[in-house]
Order: sequence, then C-alpha cells, then structure tokens
Amino acid sequence: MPRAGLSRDAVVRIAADLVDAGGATGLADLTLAKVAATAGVAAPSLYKHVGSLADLRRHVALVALEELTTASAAATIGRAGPDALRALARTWRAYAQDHPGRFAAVQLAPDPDAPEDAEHRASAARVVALVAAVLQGFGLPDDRVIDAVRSVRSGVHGFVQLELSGGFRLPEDLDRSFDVLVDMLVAGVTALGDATRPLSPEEQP
Amino acid sequence: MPRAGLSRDAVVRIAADLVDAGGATGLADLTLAKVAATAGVAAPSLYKHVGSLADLRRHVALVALEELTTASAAATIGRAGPDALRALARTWRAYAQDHPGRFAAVQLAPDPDAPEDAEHRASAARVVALVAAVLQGFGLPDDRVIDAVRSVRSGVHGFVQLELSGGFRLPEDLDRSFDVLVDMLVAGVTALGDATRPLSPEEQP
DNA sequence: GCGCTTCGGCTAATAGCATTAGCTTTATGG
DNA sequence: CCATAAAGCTAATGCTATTAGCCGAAGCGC
Repeated sequence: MPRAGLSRDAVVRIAADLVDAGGATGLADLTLAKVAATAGVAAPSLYKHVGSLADLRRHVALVALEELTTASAAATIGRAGPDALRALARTWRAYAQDHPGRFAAVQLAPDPDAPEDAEHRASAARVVALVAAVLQGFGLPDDRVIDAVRSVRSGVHGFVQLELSGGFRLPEDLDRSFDVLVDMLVAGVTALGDATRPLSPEEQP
Repeated sequence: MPRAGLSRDAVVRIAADLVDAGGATGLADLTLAKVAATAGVAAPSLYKHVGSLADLRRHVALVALEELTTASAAATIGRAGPDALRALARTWRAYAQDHPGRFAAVQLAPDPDAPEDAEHRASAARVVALVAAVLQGFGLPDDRVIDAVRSVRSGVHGFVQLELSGGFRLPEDLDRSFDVLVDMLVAGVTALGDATRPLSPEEQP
C-alpha cells in the first residue's frame, strides 16, 4: 500500500479548494470526509496532519488572510489616499469573487484568549494594519483612524458578503453600486479628516 | 403518555430562542436534537411540524425578518431623511444585539427559484422596500435608489456582522464608530441626491 | 356514550459525520 | 541492516438527521 505523501499544507490546500468550490456556503459544508476522499485517504488519517475539523477551518482562514494581505499590499503599493482606498476595496471584492469560500473563512474570528489562535490573531491584525496604513494618507487625527478603519471594513465587507450570499437581486449594476459605496467611503473618510484639520487658505469662509 | 401540545409556531419559537442563546454561531449550531430536548419530545416527533432542519432554519429566518421589519417600521414612523435613516440603522444594530442568532438568520438568502421560498423572498423584499422608502426622503433619482439601498444595507449589515462575530477588537468606542459610519452613509446618500438635482438659488456658483 | 378518523407522539432502523484507539507498514537515519 | 518515528489503515463510539411504521389521544358524527 503506497503512501499518499500528505502534509499539513497539502491538506489545508485541498480544503481551501473544496471550500471555494462550494461557493458562499462552502466553508460550512466542509467535511473531513470530503477532504479525505479528495486526498485519496481514509478520514482518520487526516488527524496525523490536522487537529480537528475546526482546526482545519482555522488553517483555511489563515491561508485566506495571508492571500488577502498579499493581494492588498500589491494593489496599494505606490498609491495613496482615495486611489489606494479604491484599489483596496476592488481587491477585496475580486478576491471574494475568485475565492468565495476562503473569503467566508476570513470572517471567522479568532478566540481572543486561546493561545493556539495567536497566529490567527496576528494575521487578522496584519490586514487591519494594512487598512489603517492606507487610511493614513487621509490625514486623519489619531483617535479617528479606528472609526475610519471600521467603517471601511464594514462597508466593503458587508457589500461583498451580501453580494456573494445572493443578498442582492438583480445581478446587473452591481459594479456601479459598489462604486457608489466606495465613493461614499472615500468621501466619508476625507470628511473625517477635514472636520478636524484647520482650514486651508482657499477654504477660509 | 400525555401529549406535548406542540405546533409549528411553538417549534420555531423554541428554535429561535435556542439560536439567540447560542450567539453569533447559534444558527450554525442549531440541531433538531436540542430543539427536541427543549420541547421535551423525541427528535423524530419534530418532523410532524417541520420539514427538515434546513426548513426550520428558514422559518427562524422568517420570524427574524418579520420582527426586524416591524421594529424598523416602528422606529422610522414619523421621521424622514437623515433622522429616519439614523433610526433605522440604530434599530438594526439593537436588534442584532438583542437577537444575535435571529439576526444571523436574516442573512440566509432565499432560493430565487424554489417555490417553497416564496414567503421568504417576499419577507426579505419587505425589508428592502422599507429601506427604499426611508431613502425616498433624500430625493434621489429613481435609478440611484438601488445603489443607495445597497450601500446602506452593506454598511450597516457589515458593521453589525463584524461587531457580533467579534471582528472588532476593543469593545469600547464601538458606539462612536457606528455613529461615524452612519454619518458617512447619511452624507453619502445626501450627496447622491444633490449630485443630480439642479442647484437651488443659494447654491449657485 | 360509541366508534372512526386524524393527528401527534413514540421506538426502531439507516446512513453520514467526527473522533479515538490501536495496529501495520513505510521511510529514514544510524 | 535494524530501530524508530511518521503516516497510513481498520474498527469502534457516539453524535447527528432522517425515514418507516406503530399506537394512543383528541375530536367528530351519530
């Protein structure tokens, strides 16, 4: 009986692909049985590489977070302000469309206390830090950055989530609606900076 | 052997309560076994009142949609424009905090084709129509209403979702962040109306 | 009050899942 | 060439949903 030559990474990769193939509910529908069948292995064998089904889901989330961070960084490099924010939003939506299951995994919140979730927490924090960095270009006061980050995450995340779970009816015009939302966020974050910055000469009343 | 006196509504109510007790993941964690235990009945007996576990989840979603619609209507009656929109947003967040499991069920998208989902589709459409009605007060051009509705839903839904799934770190300042987001949406929708409306006399350049 | 029908419960059985325990074989390193 | 660790296996447990078929309780016509 030849050996399958699995590894933890291989198992996670198989799971990530299965999860994407299952669309928006792919993560919920993930089972060890399917992973084992795809890998050509008996289900209990997976426990040599992964702690549990929940553990596997967490690792899929990690992969997704890393990919999303990498793509976001690539998309925003060399850009600043509204330009960077738009690129960031576009990247997130594109990632969700290309990887619906993985994107659902991004939503999995790590346990704030569990030590085995430390890597997950760090990875999630990296994405948030990236958003914060992009928003730095808007000259926000320090204590408003967190509000802006949360607003942007909420808007983009909410749109993408609704879109890929079928929450919007007409499939047409979705691109335009997304642009409208992103414009709102850009304007909102800009206003958040202006509200507390001293007026420039040409803005003087 | 005395009879339990169940009904479909009673079963759904028990399920809805269980789902709320389970927090953000309560809907995913719902099982017929738990419902049966709570009702004091054997699991197969539930099939006299409900078609399947998925069917039960769908009915929970229906209850949640109805409750959310009722609460939203009550909160926005007698209000218009920004005032109404703010009240709507506040109501959604409050509902999600009071009923995290039910709110997660709201996210369940009905099958656009399945005949048994007709009621679900109608109920979901009612909430959307209510949002559209609230946004009427902003004087948007007809073909922009849909963009505004989607943006508002995305922003509010996304924030609430992230909040109750633990996606935000510091529990403090969440109220302020939510206010910032809602202000962005109000300003954004207002701007969407102004952009295409002829300028009033005092706005003439 | 009597019987019939319907309805709401039951038990038993099947099948799929995650997970644990313990065995066996393969690779690997000395 | 052998010892050991890693990676697979089968068997077993216990949970889940779901189906089938039984049986007593409630309500109805008479």
